[in-house]
Amino acid sequence: MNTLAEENYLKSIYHLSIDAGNVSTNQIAASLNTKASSVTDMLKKLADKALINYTRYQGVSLTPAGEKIAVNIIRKHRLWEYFLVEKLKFKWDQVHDMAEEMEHISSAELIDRLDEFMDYPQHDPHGEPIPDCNGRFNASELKAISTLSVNNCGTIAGVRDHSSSFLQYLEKQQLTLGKKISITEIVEFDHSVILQTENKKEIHISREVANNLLIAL
Amino acid sequence: MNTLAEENYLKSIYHLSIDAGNVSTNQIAASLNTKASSVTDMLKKLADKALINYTRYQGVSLTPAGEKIAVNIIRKHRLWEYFLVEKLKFKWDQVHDMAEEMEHISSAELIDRLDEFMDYPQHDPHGEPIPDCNGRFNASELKAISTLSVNNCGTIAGVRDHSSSFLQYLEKQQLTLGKKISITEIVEFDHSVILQTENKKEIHISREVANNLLIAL
DNA sequence: TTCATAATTTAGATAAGTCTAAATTTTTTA
DNA sequence: TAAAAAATTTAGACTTATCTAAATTATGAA
Repeated sequence: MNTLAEENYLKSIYHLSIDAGNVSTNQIAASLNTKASSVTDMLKKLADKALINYTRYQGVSLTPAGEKIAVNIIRKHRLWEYFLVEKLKFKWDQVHDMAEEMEHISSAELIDRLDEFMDYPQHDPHGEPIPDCNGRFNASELKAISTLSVNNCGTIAGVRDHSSSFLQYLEKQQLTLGKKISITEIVEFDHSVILQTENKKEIHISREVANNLLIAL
Repeated sequence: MNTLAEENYLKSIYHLSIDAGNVSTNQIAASLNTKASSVTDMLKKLADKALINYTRYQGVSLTPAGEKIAVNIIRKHRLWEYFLVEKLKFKWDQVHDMAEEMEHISSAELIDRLDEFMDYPQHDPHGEPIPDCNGRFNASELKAISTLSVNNCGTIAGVRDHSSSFLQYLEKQQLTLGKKISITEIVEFDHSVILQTENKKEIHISREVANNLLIAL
């Protein structure tokens, strides 16, 4: 088994790898709220365990073994988030920190039975795909609202930012998963976006929000 | 918040306090599979935090603050055990180690909602009472079979030993919670006990088993 | 292409929790 | 009640994961 710290490093490297090839020491330090020197120490340890590919000054990538562990942690995180929202009736902005703890519960049989208990959900409360017990899942094909053009429409299906402040804002604007929207106008000056909801209500969102709100077409 | 190690010490002291006043360093070391010197170090730390009453060479007891933390961990342990058995369909001999991890999940709201989700169960799968969200519970009034006399009868309602080997043995003998039994004979020589079940089957159990199997009269 | 700057690593320290071995205190027993 | 045995504590060391400060390597701008 791996320590809690090791698991968090692997998870962080996995997430950072998605939109970059090799991940840098500083990126990891920023994402884990720690110092670059601490990261270097841990990278050596993970490299010794053959969980990452690491050469000094060159950044890192996960080995297949490391990726398997990372995906498994993400599976557990997302299944627990789903449990917290669907069974215990938490709001989608309340579950992240709890799931950060629960994702480290080790039993594989526990998580597989939880999966079965909830009838094999495909997405967590933020629209992220849930890997199955073999670590397989469909990479999401979602697009940020900021990449769309006027008159495009689609369904809100995910978020990039999982912070409570962002999720609470969306909740207040009723921009929650499953809502259908269309693009009414893109403001030239600040790239803010005006949307229309199914019930014809217009909502004006900033460029940051448009960057972090994902749509299935 | 307290560290995992601190929580485990408090829990251990709590359990050991039940059938003794002050708890000794060696008792704690044995129960936590560690060395007496390690225990001494931790006792100093817990005393500094005012969670235990400690004077050198005299053993320890929990302060009210320490007891509150211990009872809360036990509440979490028992609720998770109940969840694992009732919702995820684990057997009663499979859940202890998983619950040992889960009892350290920190959120109080999570555990209160879990309690509500399961409709406020009163006993865990081994018959132990589950403290409510204020830490209150009824100390169990159960008696070991070994304290009964011939012709006494009652319902199996708890176990003292939670090891899988013991629980699996009971399962095989169909000596599970809720079963009604009566004492047919107590063998003078080795204090073994012959029971009769509701369906008139006779079961011969050793003194050790009789000591660890609890009855509600 | 060289030099300043940014990124990364190394060196040395710290804190938590554990260990072994030695010292001390308590308890038992003769 | 004094010596032996048992229990407990202290001293010093180790591991993991972290930190700061200094040294090293890479990068990018002139």
